[in-house]
Amino acid sequence: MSVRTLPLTDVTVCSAPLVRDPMGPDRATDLARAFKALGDPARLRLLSLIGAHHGGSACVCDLTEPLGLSQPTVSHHLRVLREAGLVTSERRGTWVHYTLVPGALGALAVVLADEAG
Amino acid sequence: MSVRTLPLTDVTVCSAPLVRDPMGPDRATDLARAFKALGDPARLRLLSLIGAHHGGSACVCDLTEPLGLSQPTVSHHLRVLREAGLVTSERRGTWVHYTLVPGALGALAVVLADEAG
DNA sequence: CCGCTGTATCGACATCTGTCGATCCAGCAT
DNA sequence: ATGCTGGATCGACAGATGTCGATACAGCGG
Repeated sequence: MSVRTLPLTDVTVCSAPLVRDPMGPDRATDLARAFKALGDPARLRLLSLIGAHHGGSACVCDLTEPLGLSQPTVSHHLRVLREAGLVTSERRGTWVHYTLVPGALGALAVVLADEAG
Repeated sequence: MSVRTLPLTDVTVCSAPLVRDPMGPDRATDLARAFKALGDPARLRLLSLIGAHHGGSACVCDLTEPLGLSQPTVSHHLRVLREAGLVTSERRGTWVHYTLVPGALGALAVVLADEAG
């Protein structure tokens, strides 16, 4: 390829070549939803608490007191985590158990590791 | 240790044993700050765009147009990313270049992978 | 020096978010 | 059925957030 076929590189213009494709808008919106769910201390502690229980599953009654938040607030955060696809809820008689969705956090970890290059 | 020294385990109470220590409040607050910065589509695209440039560094002039947002809005998002410790900014004459902080995204990836168990 | 261009900051605004008390619903025991 | 307990939903409210236009500031070129 002769140099005449290269695009004009005006030295007065600031531009650098892309070495890979940037993230598209749709994927960014999806991922942002998940990361937004992680963007609150209470929700990070909830995820950690759930995961720290045997089987990666915990009853709501074991999640409210350690956080020092009211029961409606904890319920709200659990709802956010559920709608983000990070946990699932299941009724077992009187109590409701929340469980980490297998691979959900791992998938986000892979995204970050990829973007880190 | 005799069984008499164990805490009372009332079978009518829902409780499961912890298999590891849950995340503490301070660490949760720190991590939430970082994940909150990732919880916006525009900022995810900015990170991806910066990382997609040669050397993991890009000029602001190359970041504004692809996002379809106003220049002040992009500047705001870059500020959030900088204050979260994910990028650094450096003036090169007329233009300002933003660079991914090495290891910052990777550290968050490790956190998620750990919590994923 | 004066103007031009790139970037940051300011002020304003609508929307979203975290929090709580009050209330409602579901399941179990008496 | 009645009551009790665990959990979700509702309504309200203060504060944070995303967005923009207008403006200020910093280099560079004339």
